[in-house]
Amino acid sequence: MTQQKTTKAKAPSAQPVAVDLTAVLVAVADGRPLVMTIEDGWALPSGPFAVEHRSLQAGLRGWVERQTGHPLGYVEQLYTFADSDRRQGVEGAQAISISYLGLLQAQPSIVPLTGWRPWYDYFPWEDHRGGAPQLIAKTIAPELRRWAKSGETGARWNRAAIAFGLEGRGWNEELVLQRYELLYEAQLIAEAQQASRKGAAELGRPMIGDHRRILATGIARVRAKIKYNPVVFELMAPVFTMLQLQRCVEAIAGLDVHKPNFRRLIEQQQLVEETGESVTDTGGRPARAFRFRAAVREERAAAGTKLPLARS
Amino acid sequence: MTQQKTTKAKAPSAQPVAVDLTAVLVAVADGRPLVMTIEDGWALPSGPFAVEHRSLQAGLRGWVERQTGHPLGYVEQLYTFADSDRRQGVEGAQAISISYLGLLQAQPSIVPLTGWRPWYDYFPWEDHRGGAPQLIAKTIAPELRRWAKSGETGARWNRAAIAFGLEGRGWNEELVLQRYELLYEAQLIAEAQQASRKGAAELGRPMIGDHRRILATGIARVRAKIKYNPVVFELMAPVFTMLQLQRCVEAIAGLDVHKPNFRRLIEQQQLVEETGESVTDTGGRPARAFRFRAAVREERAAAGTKLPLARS
DNA sequence: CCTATATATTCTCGTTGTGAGTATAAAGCC
DNA sequence: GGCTTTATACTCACAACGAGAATATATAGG
Repeated sequence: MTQQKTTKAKAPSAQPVAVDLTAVLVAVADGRPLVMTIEDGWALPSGPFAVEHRSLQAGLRGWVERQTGHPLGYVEQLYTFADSDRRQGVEGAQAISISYLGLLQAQPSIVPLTGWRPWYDYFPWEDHRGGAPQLIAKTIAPELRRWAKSGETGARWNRAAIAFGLEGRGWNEELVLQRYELLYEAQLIAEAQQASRKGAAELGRPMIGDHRRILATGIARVRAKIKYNPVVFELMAPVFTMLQLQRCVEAIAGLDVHKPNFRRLIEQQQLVEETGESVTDTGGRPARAFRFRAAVREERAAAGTKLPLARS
Repeated sequence: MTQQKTTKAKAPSAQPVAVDLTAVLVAVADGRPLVMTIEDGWALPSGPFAVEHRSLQAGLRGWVERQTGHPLGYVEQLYTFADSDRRQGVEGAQAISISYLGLLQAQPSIVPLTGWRPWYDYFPWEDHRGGAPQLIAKTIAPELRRWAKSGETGARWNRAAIAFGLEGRGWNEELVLQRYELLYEAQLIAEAQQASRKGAAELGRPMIGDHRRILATGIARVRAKIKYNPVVFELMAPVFTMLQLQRCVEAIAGLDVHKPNFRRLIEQQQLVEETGESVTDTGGRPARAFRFRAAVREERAAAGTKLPLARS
């Protein structure tokens, strides 16, 4: 013990640090995945962690409700990072951000400059419903190849090919963050400094600081989690049809799903039960209405759920 | 923008917070999973995040090398939490811990009171190699049942049964944290206040503050990660036999694995290549020596690896 | 040398999971 | 009624996987 204390005494001592809480709030409406933004789409809801907050989550909930007027439901922690770029030069004041993911049902926002935005506005290359977006073949791949050539080994191109599913490799929808960081590194993205270069404008709407990176982390997490944990239901209205559920999953994953197989998997796992009613919506045979089986939540929270989004 | 700033002005303002970095360092030796401890097994390596640290990871590496003398290899972030219990009463000084997981090859420690300890000393109920430990049926299950009865609904017992695989449910080796928190809630664990109650002594070695909770988080993470990411190799010597690799996986997972199937999966995925040599170890037919295929690391880091530890 | 024993490695088999396509049902619309 | 549209059910082939049996190659001991 004494040994340890002496060792510690020589070392850097405790110094206060500014801590920010940042929220990635996700909802889905009309088959479009949405993220809550403030400042007219330029930032995620966030604010400093303060003494009167009883916990990190409590602080986050406070900020979100204050800034957006929306109460939070399901919340989980995402990642913590030191803002290396953002607050540089603020004179010895280290700053870290603790980010959280929240899943909600979309409700129109009242606060001005605050509201839901389609997340594919920020990541246009991430939506592969109906096939890979042209943007990848037309802009991203050539630009990345140029960038790769300016490096020494073939490592850069290899990374790019894996991340974007180039050269016959399959698309892995979970690599959202890797793709963003690759584009950042290649300076193809507005947030990277010299980004007045060609192409930056096409590559998605920018955000302040590292908020777009945080959003990428959030998208990656939802996409991963949705496969083994019944969190999709946090995004759904209490009653829904199979197709609505499927569209929601497809929106999140950015991938198309085989309809009969989707149904089979959901029913096999007994995630839902029929309400007995049916919905006459868009023409065609009426769909049965389902609700989530509440009993499943606690069991599956641990045990896991499967959705047909496996690697190819 | 202006809108937001006014809103923020009314709200809690930025206040400095003490930030701690804590490391869960894992190694495996002789089929025993180990964790690096300081203070004679009572604490994990940790120290405050300070201004001179260029990044969170850099700060962590500094602390670990200072306290243990071991250089760090693979590191990933675990979780960030506010120390609700630990520093209570330090007069308005909020404190948060950012925890990291590191994987190493075990090397004897020189620093006194510092060294590797079997992690099952801290979590004796987690080792299911050779069947579920008696401890669960003899002590944990009855105590939890008593605790459950003192609650109103059946929810408590249901949670306990899921977490510990009671009543014919299968054991899920990833629920390390849920199990620890359940035992904590039921006050069966030394760290919980009134824990001079019967049974606490059997339920693993305690640690200071919430270090055992952090360790539980780390174990859960390695157990999950090992299944889809080739991180096992961080724990292995450069050359190894199939059985050594299998024992390592079994040690981490706390489960037995079917030998032929383990081999099949590893070879199918081309994770390893033969060195050409063979090892004459413990009697019996000599085993071929393998090494990890380096090319796999970057590919699989993204794509994923499989180990035969699927749910039953 | 031969046998027992121990571990390594390969094979086989039955079950389940899953991708993909096809067939049938029930509504509205003309 | 026939056509279109969506919902729901069924089929089939193949890959993945758990479990056990069979075979190979070493050491130890009589």
